[in-house]
Formats: sequence, structure tokens, C-alpha cells
Amino acid sequence: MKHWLMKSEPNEFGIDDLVKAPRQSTPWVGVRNYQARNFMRDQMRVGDKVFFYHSSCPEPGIAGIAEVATTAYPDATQFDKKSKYHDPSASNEAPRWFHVDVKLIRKTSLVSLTELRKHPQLENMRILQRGNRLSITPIDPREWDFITQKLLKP
DNA sequence: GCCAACGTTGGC
DNA sequence: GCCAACGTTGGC
Repeated sequence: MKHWLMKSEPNEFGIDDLVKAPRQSTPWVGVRNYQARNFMRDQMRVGDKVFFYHSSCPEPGIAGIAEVATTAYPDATQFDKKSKYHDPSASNEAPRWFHVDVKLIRKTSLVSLTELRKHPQLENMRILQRGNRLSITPIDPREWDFITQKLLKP
């Protein structure tokens, strides 16, 4: 089983939206970066654990724990001319973008970016690297354990 | 709002 | 295939 961190902007879709979602699950649509797509399509498995991360907001940080609920399938928004995620170069025969569904495990107390930066055990996390923009990143199991056991309140 | 970093595009 | 220009991300 792998571990992941997935970024979302809370004014687009935050942890509270996931709490309120039907079955507390959501299709992770809108990823338009090949590396992030490949993680979902090629490496994610049902049951993989996910840090739900709030980005581009007053308090960036980990806001909850979720899990991968489906294997990857084509992103319907790429075919939708009215969607901001529409991709004219994608077709039903040759879909370009794929995503998984993500299901809430629990909302947590926020572990802020500032807090994450304080711990040398976490210094290699992709999210902490200068200039990092990748919206989906793998998390090392030791980093996962450290964060869930030491930084997250029960 | 600023701006550094990065990914993508497209002319050559 | 190179690389400059451009658009986007995301912390501050």
C-alpha cells in the first residue's frame, strides 16, 4: 500500500466539502498535469492512504486523511465544453486525463505547512521543497507514520 | 498582489 | 530537438 498527498484549494473543494459529500467520497477531477495523472492512473490502488492538503489559502496544511476509493478512470470534465477543465485535444476514444475517487477517513486538526517545516524527519517531503507545484506526491511510509503519530491529534 | 519556479507551447 | 515566451501554481 502506498501513501500520497493530494492538494486541493479549500475555496474550490476543501475538507468540509468532502465531509458533506455523498458517501464522503469525491471524483478527483481536474488534474491537468501528466506526472500527477500518472500517479493516479499507474500507481494508486484502492485502499492507499491520502493526506488531504489545503493549498492556496490563508492556512496551508494537512486538513484530513482520506483513502483511494477506486482505480483510475477517464475524467469526464475533459469532454465537457462548458467545463473549465475541458480539453479539446481529448476524445472519448483517446481520453487524456484520468482520476481516482477519494473517500474521507477523517477530518483532522490542521497540520500547517509551518509545522511540517519544523521537523527534520520531514525535510525531504516534496511539498516542502522550494518551487514544488506538483499537486499529487507520494509520501514515504516513515513520513506518514511520523505525521499521523506525532503531529496529528487523535 | 508579488514573484519565483516550473510545465507547456510553438516557432525555428 | 532546442529554447524563449507564456501561463499557472502557490507561499508569502
